[in-house]
Amino acid sequence: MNKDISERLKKLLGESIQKIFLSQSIDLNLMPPVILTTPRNPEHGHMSTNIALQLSGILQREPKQIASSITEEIIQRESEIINHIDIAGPGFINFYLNEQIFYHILKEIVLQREKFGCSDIGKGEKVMVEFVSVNPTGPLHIGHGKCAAVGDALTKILKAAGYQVTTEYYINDHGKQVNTLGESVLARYRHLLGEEVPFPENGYQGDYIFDLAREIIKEYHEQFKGKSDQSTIQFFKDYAYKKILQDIKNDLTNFGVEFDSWFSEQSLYDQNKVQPVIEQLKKKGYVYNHHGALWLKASYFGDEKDRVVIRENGEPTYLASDIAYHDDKFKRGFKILIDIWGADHHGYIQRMKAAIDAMGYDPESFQVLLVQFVTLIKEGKIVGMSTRGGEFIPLKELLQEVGKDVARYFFLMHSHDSHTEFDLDIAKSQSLENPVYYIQYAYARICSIIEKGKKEDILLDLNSDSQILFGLLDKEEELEIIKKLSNFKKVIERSAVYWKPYLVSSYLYDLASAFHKYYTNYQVIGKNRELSMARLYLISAIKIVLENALTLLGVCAPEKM
RNA sequence: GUGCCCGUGGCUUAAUUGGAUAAAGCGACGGCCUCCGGAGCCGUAGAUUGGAGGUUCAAGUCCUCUCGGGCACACCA
Repeated sequence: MNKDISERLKKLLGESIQKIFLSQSIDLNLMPPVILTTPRNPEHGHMSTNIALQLSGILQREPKQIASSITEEIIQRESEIINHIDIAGPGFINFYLNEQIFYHILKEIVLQREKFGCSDIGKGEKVMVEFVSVNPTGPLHIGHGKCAAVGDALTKILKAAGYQVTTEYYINDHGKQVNTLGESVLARYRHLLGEEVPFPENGYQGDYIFDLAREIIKEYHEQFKGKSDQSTIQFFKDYAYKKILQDIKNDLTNFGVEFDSWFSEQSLYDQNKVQPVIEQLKKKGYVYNHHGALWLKASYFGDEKDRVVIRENGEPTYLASDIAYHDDKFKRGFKILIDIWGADHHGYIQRMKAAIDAMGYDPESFQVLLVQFVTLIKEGKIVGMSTRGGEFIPLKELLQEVGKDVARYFFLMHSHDSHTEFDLDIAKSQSLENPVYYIQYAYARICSIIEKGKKEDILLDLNSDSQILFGLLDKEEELEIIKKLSNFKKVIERSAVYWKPYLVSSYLYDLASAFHKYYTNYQVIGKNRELSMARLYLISAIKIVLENALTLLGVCAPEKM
């Protein structure tokens, strides 16, 4: 519902309740916050509050009795926006608003266009969303695709809600994993040149390792034959991870995901940012020496056990880099850090929170969004996807099969917290089973109706609503649609506050559905010119909201399909 | 074994963060094209929300226990 109106109602309710409190001389601090909801059942009014139920314990009175006291008070103060008030069920107060309010909202949507739905609840707070951050040791698979879609949509939603958001990809270009990558490629290089050398333990098995080796042969020929020294490995490592990273970047671009910055783990060492942070923690007494290694007192901050930050051999662990990295994020001025991780990393959260706590930052300002796994269903069967075993579906392949829009929507249509079952056959079908088409079809239909209007010389000037007779939009379905449209801002806010991008997806589906129903029951362009104009105005507003919502998800709004 | 996440019609999921009669899609069955795009619309059947207690005006949602499933438990990243 429109924010001004719900604020106005909340204020009214607050004042009325205050008066009751004073008359019974009850401490005003006991007053709970007023919560207004937009009921899904139309019989429960346009807006509703449960405040009387909440107050019954405090005031020691029957909820219904309290509700009627509040209602009486409100009726005396406000008659402009409220049509009438009902007290229903155990003591809910249901408001029915004046229809003019809805027409006003409709105008607002059309006036604000692409800005409609935006709010300022984020108050410009600096947020960093770090996501994907896949090791540059292999290509992106569909699981990463889900993280990418969730992170990207969440970022857009947070921005719409008034946060100042920066996205970042953390590149693990330091440490054992990329070394193993270098060794794996080198081994394949030498195999291809006919040498018999052992393949590294836990080496990377995929075909792309051979591809990289072939590339190097093509470019450098037999230059590294017989070599296995540090600088050769270093060369293979750099060559391989840079190529793979480029490949990852390309995949993300094709998926519609762009990062504001790419942060190298190695740069933390090059700029000597790791040691000082560890030193600092040591001074605070949160890092101690044990058996030659340095340990973080993670258990003191709620983790299961203490964790090594500097190994016995003097090498920092991944955690050490990560501590320095997150310290750096805070030092760059970010107030909220959101990391999006695959669910398999959940055991790492407590340890990271402990580190942040130890550094003196509020552990609550660091939040991890866990994205559950994706299982791909092909011809009714589950296709496995473990990175370790080398059996995974590359994101690239999925994009070729179903396209960006379908892939993104499928990743975003359910809670990121629940497993995604990605049914390839449904995703590929351009049919009613596919929710993406259902939504896009609604948009295309609207465009087509507007085109028809133009042909029949019924042209709508969206910059001026003076010739629109809003009163003609009096059908129940029409008011229902306007109500839904007006909810959009709330949906974005909730989606931003609870970090649930899928709320936007289900909203979209619901709105598309309302339009399809309306379309079947009513003719937009008809004999009556005024009515046609008014309805065109309505569907133009739907078009705007559909487009705004699709944009948040990174899904296209096609005018023709 | 310990910790985290998840159990909702046959299947995939919702449920305004504790609210009113648990809502959609798929699948099944039955209807709707002289008409703006049928990639659509309408209807019927299908649920004791894994189970047992508890908290309160109110529990799918919170607490305890229990049973199933997933994941994690490195001086890997």
